[in-house]
Amino acid sequence: MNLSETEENYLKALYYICTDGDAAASTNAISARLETSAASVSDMIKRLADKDLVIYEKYKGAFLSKKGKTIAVGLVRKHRLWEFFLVDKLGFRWDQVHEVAEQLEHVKSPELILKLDQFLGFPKSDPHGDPIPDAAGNIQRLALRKLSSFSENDELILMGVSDSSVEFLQYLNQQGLNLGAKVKLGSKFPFDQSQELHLENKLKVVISLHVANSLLVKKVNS
Amino acid sequence: MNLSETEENYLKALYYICTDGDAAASTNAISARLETSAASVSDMIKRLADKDLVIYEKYKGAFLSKKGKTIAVGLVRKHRLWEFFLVDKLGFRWDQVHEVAEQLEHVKSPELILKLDQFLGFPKSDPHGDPIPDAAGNIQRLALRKLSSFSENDELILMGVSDSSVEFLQYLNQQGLNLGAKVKLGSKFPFDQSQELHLENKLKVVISLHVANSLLVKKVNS
DNA sequence: GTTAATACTTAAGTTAGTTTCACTTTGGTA
DNA sequence: TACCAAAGTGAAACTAACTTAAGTATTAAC
Repeated sequence: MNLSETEENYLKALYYICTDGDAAASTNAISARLETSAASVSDMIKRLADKDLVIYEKYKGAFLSKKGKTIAVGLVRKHRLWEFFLVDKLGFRWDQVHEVAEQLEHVKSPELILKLDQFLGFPKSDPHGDPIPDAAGNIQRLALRKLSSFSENDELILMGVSDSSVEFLQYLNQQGLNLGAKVKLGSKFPFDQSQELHLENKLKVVISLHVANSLLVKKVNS
Repeated sequence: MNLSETEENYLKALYYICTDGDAAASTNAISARLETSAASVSDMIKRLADKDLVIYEKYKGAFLSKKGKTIAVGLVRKHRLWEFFLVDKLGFRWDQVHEVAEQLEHVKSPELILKLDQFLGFPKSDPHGDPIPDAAGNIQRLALRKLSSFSENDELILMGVSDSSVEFLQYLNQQGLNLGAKVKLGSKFPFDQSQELHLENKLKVVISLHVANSLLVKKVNS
């Protein structure tokens, strides 16, 4: 099954839309994600359905077949391994890697990915805390919770983000909130739901509810 | 100047044809190298000439403009850096890397190449002994000679190959002739111009004239 | 110098992926 | 239960890169 880059991007879009939504992906949802027209999507989805990568019913939306899902997970694996490489080996910041990984993930060589994985030491999660599927396609579900679900004095470790936009990641960098950082929750201010965080270096930062909802954490020693 | 992968491949083909031939590249030479029809080449070369990347005169062949050459050298640089990475970091053999590097070289991110170069320690030549252009596009010409131009008892170091085909590289692997290997020339057999080589591990191999012409070497301590 | 073979270009048509625009289906609201 | 807005589809047309087929230049041969 030799797919074009475009076809691969459609599969990946389907994967992301269906795994957070769970229902079939609507034509518009796909066109929005890929920044293309709805008509292009109709067209392409039909072709992917012909190849048995997608299950599609007119006017009802589409989702990945088993075959399509396997390919999509492979792409996610490649993307996240390259992101890890870029940050861990080449010294990119976590907010700089998405676009480059987007290109690297389309390089076709199973051998390359196996060797890269080994070279990187079989990492379990990418620089944004998202899990890296293993060679068999298994994804280790990390039981992470939003920071906003914890209480004052809880000690937490930053494990991931649910918003990977460049803007948000740069904001976190500037506040010293990096992956793996240990933080202790301070007081919450009820009037706007903002919250104090105490960092390891004794500094204190105040984050908005939006930020607290986008940070995925685990309790220290759990 | 955002070029398609295809356009980049044409520039690279032009670069290779013109630097070993030196004259303008003929339409057929290009079509042979890219395994495409002469008509496609005429078409594309015209378009590249419109973009001022190629100097083209109908029926007279084409060569790279200054701008085109800069881009082509950049591609060669990327290709060779990736080949070095694949062999040195990921553990590929030198006969396995060409095709993968062919894909990786089209990834667009100047930042990526700068950081990769640094990560690799600014290597000067790729796994086949070809020089890697630096970030400014300068190519360090290695003054290498064919093994066939040396005489009995000369002690040589294998520095590169002028034939990078998978078949040839695999043959060299099997004979224990790796880049950097030290060899001492033995007797030459006049009837078919084959020649004995003494390896460091005391083994002896006999190579054909064709092989002796394809091995690039330097004298020990020169 | 004419001719034949080779090299090259042009023209027309193909394919993948796109767009725009007009039409159809769906589903919520009254 | 009928209607309308939103969502989705189909058709036609565009672009990049390709092909084949046919025609034009160049070169080599005599």
